[in-house]
Amino acid sequence: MGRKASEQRQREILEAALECFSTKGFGASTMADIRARAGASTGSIYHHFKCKEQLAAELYLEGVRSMQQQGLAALLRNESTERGIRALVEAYLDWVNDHRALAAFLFTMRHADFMDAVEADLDRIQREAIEAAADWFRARMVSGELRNLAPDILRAILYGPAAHFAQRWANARADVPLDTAKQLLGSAAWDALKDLRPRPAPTH
Amino acid sequence: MGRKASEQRQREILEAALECFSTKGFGASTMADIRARAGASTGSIYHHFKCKEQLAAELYLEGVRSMQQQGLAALLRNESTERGIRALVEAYLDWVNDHRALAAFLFTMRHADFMDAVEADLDRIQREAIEAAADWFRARMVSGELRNLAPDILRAILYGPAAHFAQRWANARADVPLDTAKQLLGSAAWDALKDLRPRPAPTH
Amino acid sequence: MGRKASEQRQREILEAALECFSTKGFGASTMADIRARAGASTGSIYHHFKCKEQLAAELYLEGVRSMQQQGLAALLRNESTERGIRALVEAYLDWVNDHRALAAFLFTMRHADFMDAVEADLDRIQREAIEAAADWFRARMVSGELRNLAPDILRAILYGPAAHFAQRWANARADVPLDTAKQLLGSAAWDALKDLRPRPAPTH
Amino acid sequence: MGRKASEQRQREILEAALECFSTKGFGASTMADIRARAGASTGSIYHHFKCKEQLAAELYLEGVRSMQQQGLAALLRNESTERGIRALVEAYLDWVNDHRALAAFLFTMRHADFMDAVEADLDRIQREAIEAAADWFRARMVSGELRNLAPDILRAILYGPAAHFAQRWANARADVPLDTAKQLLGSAAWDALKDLRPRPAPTH
DNA sequence: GATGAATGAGCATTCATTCAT
DNA sequence: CATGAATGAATGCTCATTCAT
Repeated sequence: MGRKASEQRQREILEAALECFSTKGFGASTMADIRARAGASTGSIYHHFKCKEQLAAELYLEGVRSMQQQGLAALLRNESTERGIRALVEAYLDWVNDHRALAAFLFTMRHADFMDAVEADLDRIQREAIEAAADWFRARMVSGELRNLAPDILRAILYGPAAHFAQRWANARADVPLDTAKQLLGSAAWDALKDLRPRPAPTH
Repeated sequence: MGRKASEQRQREILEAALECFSTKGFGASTMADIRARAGASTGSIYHHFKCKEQLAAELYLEGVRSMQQQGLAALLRNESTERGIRALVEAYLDWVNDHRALAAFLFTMRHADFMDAVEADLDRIQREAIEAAADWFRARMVSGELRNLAPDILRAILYGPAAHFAQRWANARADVPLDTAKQLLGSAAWDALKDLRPRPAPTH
Repeated sequence: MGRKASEQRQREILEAALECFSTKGFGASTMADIRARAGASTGSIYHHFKCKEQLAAELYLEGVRSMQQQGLAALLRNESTERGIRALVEAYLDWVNDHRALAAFLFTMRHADFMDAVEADLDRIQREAIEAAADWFRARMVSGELRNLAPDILRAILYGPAAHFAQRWANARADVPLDTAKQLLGSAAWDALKDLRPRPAPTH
Repeated sequence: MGRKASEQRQREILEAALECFSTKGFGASTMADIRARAGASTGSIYHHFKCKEQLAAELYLEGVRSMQQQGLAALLRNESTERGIRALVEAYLDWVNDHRALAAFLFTMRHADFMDAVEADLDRIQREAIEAAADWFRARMVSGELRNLAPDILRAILYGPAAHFAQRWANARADVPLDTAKQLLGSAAWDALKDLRPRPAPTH
C-alpha cells in the first residue's frame, strides 16, 4: 500500500488509542483494547508506533499544540484587552467542547507517564506559545490595563475556572449551557485581571 | 493484639499507600511497593483491606471529607461575605499545603477507578457539605451581595483558580509564595463573585 | 470449659467442615469458610485439629466406618442369601439417604488427598469389614448359591448400581423414589449374583 | 505461524493439562505444572485458552462426547438385545482402557466446577446421545425383551458396575483381567435387565 | 506492511498455618 | 482454650513487546 493508506492506518490507531485513553485512562487501557478498537493487528500497531507511551505522547503533543494554537490565535486577534481575555477563555471552552475526548485525555494524563518520548517537542511548543502570548500580556500590564501578576497566578486565574468547569462539561454533567459558561467565566477572568487602581486592600 | 495496635497498623498501611499513590500514581503503585513501605506483610495488608482499590477509596474519602470540612468551617465562621469567600479560597490552599500528598493523590485519582467501594459515603459527604454551604451562599445572592450564579459556575470561579495553582504547588513548581497566592486568588474569586449592579454588559 | 464443651466445639467444627467439603469440595473449601460456618476462630480450629487434611480424614474415617457397619450388619443379620444381598444394597441406599452430606463427601473425596493422616486406621477398618463379610460370601459361593466371582467384580456388581444411582440421588436429581430404587437395584444385584448352573455361554 | 501449527500447540497444551488433571486432580494442578509439561510459555497457554477452567471444560466435553459416541455406536450396531447390552458395557470398559487418563479425569471432575463454560454444548451432547439410544431401548421394553425401568435405574444397572470396576481399573488396582471383567459385567447387566416374566416377587 | 503466536516478567490476591496476647 | 493479627510462599492471570511467517 502507498503512503496514503499507511497514514490512514496510523490515524485509525491513534484515534482508537484516544478513545481508550480518554475513557479508561492510560494505565487501564491495554494494547489489546486499542488493537480491537482500531481493527488492526498487534504487529501493525508496533510497526507504526514504538510503544504504548508513544501513542499517548503523540496524542498529548497534538492536544497541547492544538489547544494552545486556538487560544493564542484568539488572544492575538484582539487588540482590546477585555476582548482578548474573554476570547482566550471562550476559545479554551470551545476547544474542549470540540475535542472532548482529547480534552478528557489531557485532563487525566499524568505528565510524567511518557514525557521522555516528547519532552523536547513539548518544551518547544510550550515556550513558543508562552512567548507569543507574553508580549501581549506584558504590554498591557505595563500600560496598567492588566494587573501585574506572576505567570502562575495569571494562568490560574485565566484557565482555572474554565478548566474546572470543563472537567464537568467533559463528563457531560454541567448544569448550564456552554454559551452561558463562556460569558460568565470570561467575565470572571476579566473581573479578576483588570486593573482599577488604586486597588483597595482587602478588608480583612 | 488489641484493637489499638490493629488500628495503628491500618494507619501505617494507609499512609504507605498514600505515599506510593501520590508519588507514582495508583496504577503504577504495586502492592509490593506499599508492603515494603509499610513494613507489613502481604497477608497483613489483605487482612485489613479487601483490595488495592479499597486503599485508594479510603484515602479518597478521607481526603474529600477533610478538605470539605476545612473549607466549610472557614466559610461559616465568617459573617462578612468578602471575608467568607476569601477564607474559603485560603482554606483550600492551606489544606493543599498541609496535605500535599493527599492533595496530589486527589488531583490525579480518577473518580471512576474505585467509586463502587465508597459511592454511597462519598455522595453523602458531598451532599452534606454542599447543603451546609448552600444556605450561606443563597442568602447572600438574594441580598445582592453575591452574583446569582449556577452552582457549577460558582464552584468553577471559587475553586478553579486555586485548584489550578495548587496543582503546580503540589508539584513544588509554583513561582510565588503561598501567602501571595492566597491573597491574589482570594481577590480573584471575590472580584468575580461580588455583585456591583448595575453590571455593565461586556463591551463585545 | 470442661471436656464436654470442648467435644461439642469439635463437633461443630467437623460439621461445618463437612458442609463445606460436601458442597464445594475439599480443595475449594477454605479454612475461612469452615471458620465462618462453625462460628469459631481460626485459632480454635487449629487448637482442635492439626490441619485441614485432618478434618477431611476424620470425616472420611467416620463416613467409611459408619457406612460399612450399617451394610455389614444388614448382611449378617440375614441367613437367606437373597435377603442378605438385597439387605446390603438397601442398607447402602438407606445410609446415603440418611447421610447425604457425608455421602456426597465420600463420593468426591480423592482417596489420596489426605490418606497419610489415617492410612493405618482406614486399612484396619476396611480389612475388618471385608473379612467379616468374606465368610458370609465364601460359604455361599462354595455351596453354589452365589456365583464364584473375584472380589472386585463382586463389589462392582453389589455396589456399582447403587453407587451410580446414589450420586444422582445425593444431587436430588433422581427420577424414582428411594423405595423403588431399593427394590429394583436389590433385584439387579441378586439377578447378577445368584448361581443357576449350568450357566449358558453368552450367545456372542 | 499458520493454523496447523497453532492447533498442534493447543493439542499439546490440552494433553499436558489432561496428564496433570488426571494425576493430581484439577485443583492441585497448577498452571505452572501444565506449562512445564506442555513446553509452552504461560502467555501461550492463555493465548489459546481463556483460563484454567476452560482447559478442564474442553477436556470434559471431549471425554463425554468420545465415550458416549463409542457406547452408542456399539449399541446401535447390534440388533440382538443381549448382544447390544453386552456391547454397550464392553464398549464402556474398552473406552476406559483406551483412555485411562481421560477416564480418570472424568471420574474425579466435579461437574459443577466449570459447567458454565460448556453447559450448552454438554447439554446438547447428552440429549442427543440419550435420544438416539432411547429408541433402541424403548422398542425392546415394549416388546418385552427388556424390563421396563425408569431411566435412572436403567443407567445405574447398565453403567454402575462397569463404572465401579473401572475406577479401580483406572487406578491399576483391579484383580482381574479386562476381558474377564467385560464378560462378567456384561452378564451382570444382561441378567438384571432381561425380562423373564412372570417375574417372581422377591421372597422378602 | 500485515499477522497473530509466543514470551516471561510482573502483579494482585489467596490461604493454610503460626503465635502473641 | 479462645482470639485474630501476622506471615509469605504460591497461584492464576495480564500485558507490553518480539518475531517468524
